[in-house]
Amino acid sequence: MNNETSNPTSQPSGPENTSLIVDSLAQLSYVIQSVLGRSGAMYDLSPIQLRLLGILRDREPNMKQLAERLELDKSSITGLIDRAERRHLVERIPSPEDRRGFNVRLTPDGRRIAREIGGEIERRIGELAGVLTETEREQLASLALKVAEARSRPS
Amino acid sequence: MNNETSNPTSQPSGPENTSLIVDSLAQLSYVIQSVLGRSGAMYDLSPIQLRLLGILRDREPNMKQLAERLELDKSSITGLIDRAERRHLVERIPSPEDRRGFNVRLTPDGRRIAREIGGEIERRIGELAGVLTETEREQLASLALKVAEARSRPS
DNA sequence: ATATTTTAGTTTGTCTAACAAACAATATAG
DNA sequence: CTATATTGTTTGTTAGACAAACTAAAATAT
Repeated sequence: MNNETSNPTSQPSGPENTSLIVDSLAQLSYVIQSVLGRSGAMYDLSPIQLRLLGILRDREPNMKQLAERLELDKSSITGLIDRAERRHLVERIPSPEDRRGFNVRLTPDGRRIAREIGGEIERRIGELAGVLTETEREQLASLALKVAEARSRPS
Repeated sequence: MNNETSNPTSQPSGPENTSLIVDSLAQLSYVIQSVLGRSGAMYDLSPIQLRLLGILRDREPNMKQLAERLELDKSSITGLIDRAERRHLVERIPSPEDRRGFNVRLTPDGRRIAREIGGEIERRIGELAGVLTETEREQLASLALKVAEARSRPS
């Protein structure tokens, strides 16, 4: 959830330290989202548009695959890509192997903007991570990745 | 941004290992947001409504303070609270010291739901964090918190 | 004290984001 | 070859977000 100063029922310790990790991860994720949001806003990109560009940096998925990855309804993807296409960030490429479908790819413009925003995000997150030592940063990166890759089952 | 298999320009190492930490934090934050989103959806709460409940668990801010904390325009808060109030999750309490303002507080219903969702989130994040050892979990919690608290300057 | 300015919140209008249900076109299975 | 499933769009609805204009109250200045 959100709290700054959470852990309202702070027990001594015990094995149910679960809410510490929960709160800190939730907190962290809001902070990161805020950084991403502000970076995107510099280029007038909504969080979901920004995320789209991030995904397309090294993929050319079709609409269905985008829907799965973004956990959105396919009908939401239509609008998302429509708006991105209108802004010349992405394009629909007719799929060579399925005449119903399209692959979505970054335009050169889209790729440039993705690169620029990427730099901005690195700068800002780098700044945040500046409160850690190099060793801590490596630890955090490794642990974060481990958790991030632990999903799969949409539970 | 988003990638699973990012780091497209993976240099040997050098001091600009910055994109590793960036990518892993971004990844992690999307995973956490997804967990929060699915937990909220169980109670038909949007991400922002969920976050609102989280904030109100131990605060009674006025509209302005909510706008600041959520980084939203004050006019967005009006609608957010209207909808939450319609669902009997929160209530506007006329501020005793400023007749223009309100404090927003959870209703008993809202508090109950916040508690239930909190449990759900703990269960799910606990599951994710299950891939870590206890020591790693503690490390991650501590590092995450340290970074989360490093903000303040909206940059 | 009262006039001016600032602040808190709402309203209105506009756009994006999301979903669900119905649909069209194409693919796949029987 | 027909029936069924899949891919994506359309239509209609709601939530979420912003900006500008506005109201009421509070704070400040004169």
